[in-house]
Amino acid sequence: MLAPMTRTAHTPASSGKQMLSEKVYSHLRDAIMRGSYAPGDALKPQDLAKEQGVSLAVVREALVRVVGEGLADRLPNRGFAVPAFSDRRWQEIAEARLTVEPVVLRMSVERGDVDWEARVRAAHHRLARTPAYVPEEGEYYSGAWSEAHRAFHRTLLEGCGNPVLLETCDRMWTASELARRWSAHRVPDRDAACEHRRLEEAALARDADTAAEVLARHLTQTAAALTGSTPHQPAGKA
Amino acid sequence: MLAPMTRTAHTPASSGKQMLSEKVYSHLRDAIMRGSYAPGDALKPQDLAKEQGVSLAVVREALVRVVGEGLADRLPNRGFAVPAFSDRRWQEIAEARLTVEPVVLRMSVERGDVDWEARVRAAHHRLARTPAYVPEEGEYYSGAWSEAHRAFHRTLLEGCGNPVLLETCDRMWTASELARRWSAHRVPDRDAACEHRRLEEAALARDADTAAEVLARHLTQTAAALTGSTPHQPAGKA
DNA sequence: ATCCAGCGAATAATCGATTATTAGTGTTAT
DNA sequence: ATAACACTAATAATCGATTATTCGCTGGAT
Repeated sequence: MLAPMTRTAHTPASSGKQMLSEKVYSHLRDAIMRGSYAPGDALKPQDLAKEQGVSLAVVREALVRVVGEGLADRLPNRGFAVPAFSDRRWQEIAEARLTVEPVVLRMSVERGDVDWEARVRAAHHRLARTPAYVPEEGEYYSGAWSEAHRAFHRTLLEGCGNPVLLETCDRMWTASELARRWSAHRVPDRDAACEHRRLEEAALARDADTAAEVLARHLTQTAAALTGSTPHQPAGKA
Repeated sequence: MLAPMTRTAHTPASSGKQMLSEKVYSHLRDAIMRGSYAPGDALKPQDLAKEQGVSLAVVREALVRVVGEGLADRLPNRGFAVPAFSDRRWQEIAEARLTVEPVVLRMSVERGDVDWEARVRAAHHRLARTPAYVPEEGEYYSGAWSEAHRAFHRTLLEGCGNPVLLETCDRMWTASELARRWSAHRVPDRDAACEHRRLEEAALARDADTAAEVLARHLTQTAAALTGSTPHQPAGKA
């Protein structure tokens, strides 16, 4: 599957045909996930409308959708804003993932078919061959690596065959990524590549217990790395 | 000296303070959950706007939120509609709950404090004392019982102390209730009250394993009762 | 009789403008 | 000098109307 990030809406079929609110929505979502706004920043409908060349209603609809996904906060009569995740919030998200994902992975390993195996191999290959950092793309993970990383973890879980569970995991992943983006700019080096390789091996060997345990450790270490390394500003506010 | 009245003397917080979209949203949500619309029914913005006495934009915003919660489908350029859950969809939801809720319940039982224990007792008491059916409220569970039922299960899980997990469970519960409403009008009598009592007992006895297992059976039986019994369309009824 | 093109009503999507609420600023009374 | 009040500017929320798309229908050709 191709990444929806690099979307070139240029063909006549997609440019004039798609609903405006959809385009504005995905643009807004990408911008927030990309870190274009600082946490707490106000998302002003008027500015966005002018930027995108659309009316307020369209922007408003997109904003409501974004709020529904937890990628923005809505303050009644005070507009929309990028959420400012507290340290506590981040821990809750990490714990939720740690609670759910290993269980789903276990299901996935037990149920995945040959096509799933093939997709896992492909996703891991792509992840392993994608450089995590590129100098010109800022100090954070490269966009390509982030997408490959997401795709790998997503693919691992897809064997479970349950869209409801997958959507739940997607939602948590999104929240996790957003929180991570603003928790620390660089994760202290750990051998993530090795962990991913071990995940792939356990999954393809149909060793559900090992896979679940490796994933749990993977998530635990990610959480520890972020909560351990204090961000730039230890927030003292609620 | 406290006379901050300028010229718009509005009554204290009761009259027109809440956002319209919020009111329309909750009304719409309740109507769908209550079963006021049949699955597949179109949700026409114009009709709703006239009914509620508001403009299209407000209705539209509410509809987008409802779609975000999975309580309505959006068909591009074809408007909004009440989702028609397939049997498969219902099974997926049931399985997702079965996968996640027992794990969360285990956490809850292990972590819940005394306040949580008290709330569990209270919620169970209310559930046990609320009649499941009332003649004048149609053929389905009474509104009061549905709410008490939801509150009991919710309270059981609340001990986990993780809002992210709780929101995940809420979402699944909502989807489950909606699907159930249209899967069968009456669940063949089983001793749900007994199951609830056993859940309460295990939870308060801090027996996490038993509680999780009882919940798993509870969910399995609910699922079985619905998929086993005839769906809402008795096509070959002669 | 059946199938496809073209017309027309219904309605989804969008827009531009209006009203209501909030936050900031300056003023005045203590 | 400070604190409360009044005023103003910004913008959130809502509305009424306009444009674009889909669906159903009629009519003609095969």
